[in-house]
Amino acid sequence: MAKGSGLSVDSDPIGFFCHQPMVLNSFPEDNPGREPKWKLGAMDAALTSSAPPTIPFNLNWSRRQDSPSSSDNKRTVIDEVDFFAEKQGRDNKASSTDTDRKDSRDCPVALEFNVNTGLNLLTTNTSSDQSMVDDGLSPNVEDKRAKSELAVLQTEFKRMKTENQRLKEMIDQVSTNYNTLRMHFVTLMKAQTSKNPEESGILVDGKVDGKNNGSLIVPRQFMDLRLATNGDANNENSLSTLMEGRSREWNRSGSPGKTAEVMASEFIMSKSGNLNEELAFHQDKKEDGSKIGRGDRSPDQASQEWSPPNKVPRFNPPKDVLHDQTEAATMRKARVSVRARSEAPMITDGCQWRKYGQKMAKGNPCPRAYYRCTMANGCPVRKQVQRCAEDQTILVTTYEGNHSHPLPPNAMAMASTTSSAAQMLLSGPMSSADGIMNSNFLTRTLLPCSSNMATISASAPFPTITLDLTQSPNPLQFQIPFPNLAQSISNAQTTSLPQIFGQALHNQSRFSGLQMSGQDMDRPSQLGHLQPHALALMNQLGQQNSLSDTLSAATAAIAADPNFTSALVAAITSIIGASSQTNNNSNNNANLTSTTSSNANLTSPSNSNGNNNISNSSFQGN
DNA sequence: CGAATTTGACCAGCGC
DNA sequence: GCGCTGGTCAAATTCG
Repeated sequence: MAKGSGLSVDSDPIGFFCHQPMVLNSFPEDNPGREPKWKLGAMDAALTSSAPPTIPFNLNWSRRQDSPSSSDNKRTVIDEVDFFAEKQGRDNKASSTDTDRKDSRDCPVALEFNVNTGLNLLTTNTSSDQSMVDDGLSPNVEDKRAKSELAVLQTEFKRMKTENQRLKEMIDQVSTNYNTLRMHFVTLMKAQTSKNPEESGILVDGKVDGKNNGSLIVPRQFMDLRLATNGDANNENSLSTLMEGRSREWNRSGSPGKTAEVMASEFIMSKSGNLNEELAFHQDKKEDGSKIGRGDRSPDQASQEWSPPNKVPRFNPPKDVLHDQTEAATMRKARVSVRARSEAPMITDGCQWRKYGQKMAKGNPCPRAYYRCTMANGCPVRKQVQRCAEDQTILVTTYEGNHSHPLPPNAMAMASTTSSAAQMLLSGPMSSADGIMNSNFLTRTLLPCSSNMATISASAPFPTITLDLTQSPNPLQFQIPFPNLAQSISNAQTTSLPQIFGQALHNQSRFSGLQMSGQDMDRPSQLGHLQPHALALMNQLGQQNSLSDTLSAATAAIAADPNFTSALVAAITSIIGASSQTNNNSNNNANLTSTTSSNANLTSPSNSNGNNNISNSSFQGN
């Protein structure tokens, strides 16, 4: 077995957490500098070695079990941690010592030892192996001991097999329960929405549980503009239904690209028929549509390119369409801000951008650059890039809009991340069978433990969610909360990797913080972790949207950092090395190293038309 | 020479 | 009404 091989994440979610220790020194050829230890008691001998604890891992266990005397057995496992040292100590007096058992217990991955990973733990002391060892014992004695050992190991194998089966059943059971609970939740959410839509808004006047410490206010209009502007329940339902269906479709197809904005756009087009796409995208800045265009461009031009809001051709759409436009406008205005450390002038997100402006922004000595997507004619997506005033190593990239064209794979990560975040931000009371995040639910569930990892700004003119990839010691390491994972495994008895990973990422990204921008945005996290019950609930309810969000964020992070693999390995190593510790351990800041061909000059202020009063940046969401 | 960037100017929204 | 600010345009400039 080559180094690095092992259970795949897909095939064994639980075993995934044993990956790191499994891959090292499993076989003699992987460890040429060490003395072969495949004589009797090899496992115990290995345990006493100074080498870091390793877990033998062999996908060919069945073959070896079937033909224990085959030549394959030359690949005898050595340097093993004896998972069942205690038990084996009882069964085989000749093996474990107290020290061995202690080592085994102290192994950081001891928790996972309870999981039957299907590992081949056999040392398979076969005659062929024994023949290689001259330990001075007579062949008869040696043979007897080998047989005895073999019998013990076979018994152990049977026991493991049984346990494995039991765990499989557990997984099935939990999966079934999970699906049932999820469906129940969705049903309840639907019922609540249809019964009293007003109550399903995110917040009432932005206060939650009487707490208004300045970090919990979210103007309702951003989350649920529909409810404030229209009582057309049919349309609401239609839109929700449409989105719900589309969301289901996309979830099935695995395409995270479309978001609420696109859905709204399509919905509008489907309803109004003669309205072109920019009616959805090119909403006027004013909801009441009073603003008029500057008149310096022809309608044809405006119809082919992304036109600023004040150049939208004026229509006289039906009232319900106006409502939908309002909603679409709100969605278009949703912004997703990504904070990442980067020395490059612009993070690489896979899209092609053209700079169309640069300005000095208030409160920040660094200019703000404006880009528009040039991957397709008329793509409405804009982004702003600006360095953080407080820490100029931090690059703040704010995205607005959704791409109206197919994206290359390397652009999907960031695009899906931002669109998912925007979708979540704007999801409002919408519910779906797939568990699109309900902001109300999100807020009520997670508000008590907001974070600076992801923040939702409501003070800005546009709802903005900020994904902070700088606060985390290493955002790319995800800080998989192994204590939580351990708890998940031990409490829930079993769980799936997506859930675990989702929870881990959710812990990390925590789309739960509802903060006023300009107050806590730049503060280190003082808000603590998600409450376990909230996490558990989120996890149990299988908020796929959240999961997709977090996974998207992870994907984006991966895309942004070519050193992800090493970072992940480092993360797992650190986690394994630090048993049962909290998550807020020290880590190194991870730089989102990005390569870009852009030569956008962010250091030469130009076109300053505002004062540079040093105050808190009013940049959207920052 | 075409594409991309720079940069001064313009416009709208908003607060006072 | 005025000034400030964010956002955008488009001519000028630079780049490949």
